[in-house]
Amino acid sequence: MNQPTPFPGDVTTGRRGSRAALSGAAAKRVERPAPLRQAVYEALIDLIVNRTLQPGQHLVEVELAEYLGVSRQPVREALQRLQTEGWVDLRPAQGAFVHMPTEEEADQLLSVRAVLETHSARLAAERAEEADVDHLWELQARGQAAVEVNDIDGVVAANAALHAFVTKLSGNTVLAEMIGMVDRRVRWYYTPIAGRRGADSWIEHADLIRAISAKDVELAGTIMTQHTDRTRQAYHDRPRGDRA
Amino acid sequence: MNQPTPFPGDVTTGRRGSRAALSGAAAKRVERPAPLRQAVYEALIDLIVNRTLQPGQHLVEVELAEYLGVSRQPVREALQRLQTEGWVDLRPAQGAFVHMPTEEEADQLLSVRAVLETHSARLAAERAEEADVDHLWELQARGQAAVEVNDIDGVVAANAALHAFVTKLSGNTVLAEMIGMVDRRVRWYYTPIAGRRGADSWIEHADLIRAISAKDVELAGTIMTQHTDRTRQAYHDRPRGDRA
DNA sequence: CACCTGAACTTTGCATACAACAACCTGTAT
DNA sequence: ATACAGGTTGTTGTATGCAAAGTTCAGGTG
Repeated sequence: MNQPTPFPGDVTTGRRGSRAALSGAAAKRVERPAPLRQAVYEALIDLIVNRTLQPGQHLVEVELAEYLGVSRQPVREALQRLQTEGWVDLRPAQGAFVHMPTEEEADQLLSVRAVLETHSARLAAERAEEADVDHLWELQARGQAAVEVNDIDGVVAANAALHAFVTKLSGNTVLAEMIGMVDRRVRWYYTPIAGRRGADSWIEHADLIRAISAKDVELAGTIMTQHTDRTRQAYHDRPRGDRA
Repeated sequence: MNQPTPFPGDVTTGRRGSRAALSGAAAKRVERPAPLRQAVYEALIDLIVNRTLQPGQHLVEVELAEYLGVSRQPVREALQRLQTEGWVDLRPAQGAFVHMPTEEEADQLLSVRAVLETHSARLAAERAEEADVDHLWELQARGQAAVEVNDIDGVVAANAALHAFVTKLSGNTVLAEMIGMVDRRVRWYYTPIAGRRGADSWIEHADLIRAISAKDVELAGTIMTQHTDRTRQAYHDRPRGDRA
């Protein structure tokens, strides 16, 4: 693999390069049909999260390909992405293995998530408008209702929606993306206890919304820190059988 | 793409699967030769960082492949990874474009980095041993020396080394990985002003090390926050010509 | 002259093919 | 019986081929 030569297509490579470069973000955002690899990527995450593919399991490309009805190619490309997001480990010349979450790693993830969510709560408190607060209360009510009828899935969904909305309110898309990724992994690690600490959680949410509504940045941050730390505690205190 | 069928290779797929799954992390870590795609991946980051491939430029797979002396395949796989790490944008049916950093995004990245680094500083203060502190002082001295002889590259390198070591001290590898990724992107975004605010920066570093040495978690966090915020300011205050 | 239309060309996305490598298994020697 | 060697099988890594989608440009039309 050489290196010195000054890449041929330098500044204005071909016709697309120049045009696309200049138009930049303003380029027409036509909805294109998602490539197959995208579907494969999503399907694999699903298979991993719902434990069809178990931690440590060796993923043989042709098997996945046949199972999903595609060729190895899109599978390989999806696996690349899955690796950088921490779902699988790619061992050279050996292939992909579903990532094995350790106690330690799960805790580190929760720790990072706590910090990121706290930051997002502070930013949200700075920027939230009245309409946003209204929407937050709406989500809160939905979660509360789900708790009362013991609808676990509903609780989890509402919880995710609320956190996602706070994240969105932060206005920091980079932060939002990171939280999204960390969140999915965290949820995978301790799926079993999701929704366990239902009621308390929603009282804390109400406090958080009040803080955001009052634009009290410090308070919002503090509440979120406590909130996420408690989830972390719930993870540590969970019964042995629930552990990954 | 079907979905219902219970993935065939279920628990113990093939011979490798079972063994590797059970042995887990204890598996022999033989050094395998890195695949080509790895080299391609690194080469591309390099080409992007050093501006051979300019932001917004359309990356044609065959051109990259020929340039690097490989086929399209490894290039495509490398591009997948580069996308999830934010170096390129993959538009369906149109290909890869070098990511175009906006003012806003750069700021958001700096904001996230500040939070992550602060967290890492706090953790480092909790865990640092004497030997670690010694090493920190050594790195500090190296940076200080580089500042005095106006060795920009030396300053940048020492700076990176110091931050990396603090990150390592935090003991949170998930956090470390994230910081690493964010850091590389940040550095790319504002390469031009790297090393600009040399001297001040190193005074702040000394304060940080003292706080870590004293195991003063709060102080270490505060100093790191201020430190990173100042870099952020430097970014905003930089002369117009330096902007991306 | 601006705008639309369609054909030529380019590039991606996916599938297939093949070589290199790793794990496994069998048979033999000790 | 155990340890080792060599063949065998299975899987990955890379290259190539082909169809579909996208872009450009020429020429016609209002």
